[in-house]
Amino acid sequence: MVTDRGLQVLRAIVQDYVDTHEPVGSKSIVERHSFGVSAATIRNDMALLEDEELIAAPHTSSGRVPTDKGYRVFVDHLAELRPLSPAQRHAITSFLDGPGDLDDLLVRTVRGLTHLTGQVAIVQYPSFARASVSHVELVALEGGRLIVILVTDTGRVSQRLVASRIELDEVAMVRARSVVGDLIVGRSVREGAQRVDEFLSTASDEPDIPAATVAIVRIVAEELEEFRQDRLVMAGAANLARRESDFRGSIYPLLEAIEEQVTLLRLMSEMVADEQGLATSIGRENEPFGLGEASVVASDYDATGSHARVGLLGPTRMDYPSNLAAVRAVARYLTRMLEDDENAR
Amino acid sequence: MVTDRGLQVLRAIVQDYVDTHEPVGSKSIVERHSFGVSAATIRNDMALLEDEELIAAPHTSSGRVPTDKGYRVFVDHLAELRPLSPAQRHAITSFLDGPGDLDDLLVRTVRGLTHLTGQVAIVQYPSFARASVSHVELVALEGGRLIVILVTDTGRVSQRLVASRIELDEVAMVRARSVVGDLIVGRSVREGAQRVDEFLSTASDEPDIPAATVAIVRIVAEELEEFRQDRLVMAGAANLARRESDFRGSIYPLLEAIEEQVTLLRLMSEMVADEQGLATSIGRENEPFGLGEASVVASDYDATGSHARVGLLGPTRMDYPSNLAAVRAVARYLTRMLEDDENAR
DNA sequence: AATTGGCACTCAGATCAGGGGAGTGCCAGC
DNA sequence: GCTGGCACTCCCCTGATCTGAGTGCCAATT
Repeated sequence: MVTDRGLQVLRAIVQDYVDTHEPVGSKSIVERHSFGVSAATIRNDMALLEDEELIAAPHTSSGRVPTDKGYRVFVDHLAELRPLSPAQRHAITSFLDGPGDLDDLLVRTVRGLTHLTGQVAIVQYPSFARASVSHVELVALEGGRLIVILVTDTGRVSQRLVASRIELDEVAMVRARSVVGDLIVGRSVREGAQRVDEFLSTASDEPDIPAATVAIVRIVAEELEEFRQDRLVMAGAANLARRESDFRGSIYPLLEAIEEQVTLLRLMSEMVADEQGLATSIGRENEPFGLGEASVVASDYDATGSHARVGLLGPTRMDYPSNLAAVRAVARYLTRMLEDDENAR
Repeated sequence: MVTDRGLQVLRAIVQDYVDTHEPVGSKSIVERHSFGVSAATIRNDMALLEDEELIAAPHTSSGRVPTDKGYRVFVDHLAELRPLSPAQRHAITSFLDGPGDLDDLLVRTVRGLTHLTGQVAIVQYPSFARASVSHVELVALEGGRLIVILVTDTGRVSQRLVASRIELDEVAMVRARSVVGDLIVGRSVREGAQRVDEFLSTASDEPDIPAATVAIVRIVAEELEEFRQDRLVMAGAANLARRESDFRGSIYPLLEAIEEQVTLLRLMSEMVADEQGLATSIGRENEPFGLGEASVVASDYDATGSHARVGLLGPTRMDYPSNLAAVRAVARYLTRMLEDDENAR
């Protein structure tokens, strides 16, 4: 049975270990914290913590290191978010403020966050599946080239240039505009995609639908599909190389996950947030994603109805209180900015 | 004076060292290559190569390792491109073929190249400064939002969504369209940008130009600026972690350069190509860019008038013949695809 | 019952010495 | 100009020893 003081000892071990990067012994705990008891007493507590598998000893006679389970208890029960310094708050606002569209804003967000924390910063694009298509534009260029532009009410734009080999006269364009508009404008992305698919599957039976229209609808289908896919923006991957010694194995799987995106996307989506919108995934909990030596902390933010996450990826041995505080602050500010944006329309 | 056989010895040393990752001694050269002379003779040649600083010994009595200068001589005078296997050629075509616009094509290019070589692959966007603006589209959305779309004759599209706070009625749009069209359509990006800047600097004196028009032209100026900036697409950064032991120091500066882009952009631009369009930059030659432990090989490719480069970044101790052959093959195929594209219009 | 000081014990890591071996440089002879 | 021979260098592996930080346990104390 771990006592209350036992938990405080765990807290001390996590803090000191993150700080010094060395296994922490009973004596150094007594020195660095004022428990008012002797090293032998701490040792007894540590023995209990070890029974509970909250800490472990790298070798028989060395200091102790938190286990993944230990970090979990620390984060869930012992950690208080470390409030940001005024300078840090200021840094966030100056990073995030500025002109530009959603893409620019998210890029600035991850840059700022990685600068603030020294970890890899990740932000999910707000989900567009529930956004609705507010505008479709077809622009014919010379030589049969064509641009298809979709805009959602959440402010995302997708554009695609294709070199169709079909001749597109004005009549064909008008026809196509009306068909595409009927199919998706005012509909949600999800619903629109469904209707487009239906159209495509029946179109071949209807002889009076021109081939050009079908070709254009096919492009629209591709673009909608892209909208439905969630995406990430990241920054600070190079930090992993600086912190390489924090990882037992190679940082290769981490860099690969960053490049692939899809793994991190799933990981970020599947994390469970607490009532404050904060979520953590620690060490071996990430094993299914091949990231058993890493931790992720994330915070929900709101973007006009849909919600998404902004987070940090780093070594299991990271400073959770600071990093959680950072993602929460950034998420809140981001939410505020997106709301202002909404109101400004 | 290095003899002809001396150079062959250098070739053998480079090949074996890249192969085994261990300093190569006179005896192993005799074993692995058929020079028809004894180890002692090879040793004499090696002494000369060392005098010329083409090879060096990590310790007094160990095998030799090529210096950066040695690699340079190897690449310039001794290396023959290693022809790709049919399977590799096939891989290139199947990677590059496929639907999609320029962005998609370049992404597939770097993915394919990194897969083929195990190095970091980089491709420059074709320069758009000399491309001309073929089309401008202004689309007003509800709530004062506005999309500004530019298209060049080389097929690049840029789009920007802004939430202007200025009310945009149909009259204002017509007016703005005509002004912007007169300024840039049919002009090169460079020239267009100049004319836009002139317009903006004189516009404040002309009271009969509406504020909305000026605001829109200002957005156009930003987009043109973005066009003028060269950009890179990269893939395979994770490979650096796998080859980490090939770098004496940390891979941090490399990952940072990859993230920053601007350093690599300059490096890629400043490399000097030979008559075949191949360029290499080896080890310390990259010191000004903070990449003194890395090498870059690149090949020019043509994209509708402008030209750009596709290359590989890796450790100085890389397989130059294979990598040069790979970038050349990919560059040629890429050129062909872009030409076909052009003809298909 | 909790805490404490004492003490034996463990084990990683540093330091040192002693080969073994790969490789060199040099030289005399072919 | 090439070769075999030989002394020499120095990395690296192995084993031995030592040190010190830290533990586990126990009997004594509060």
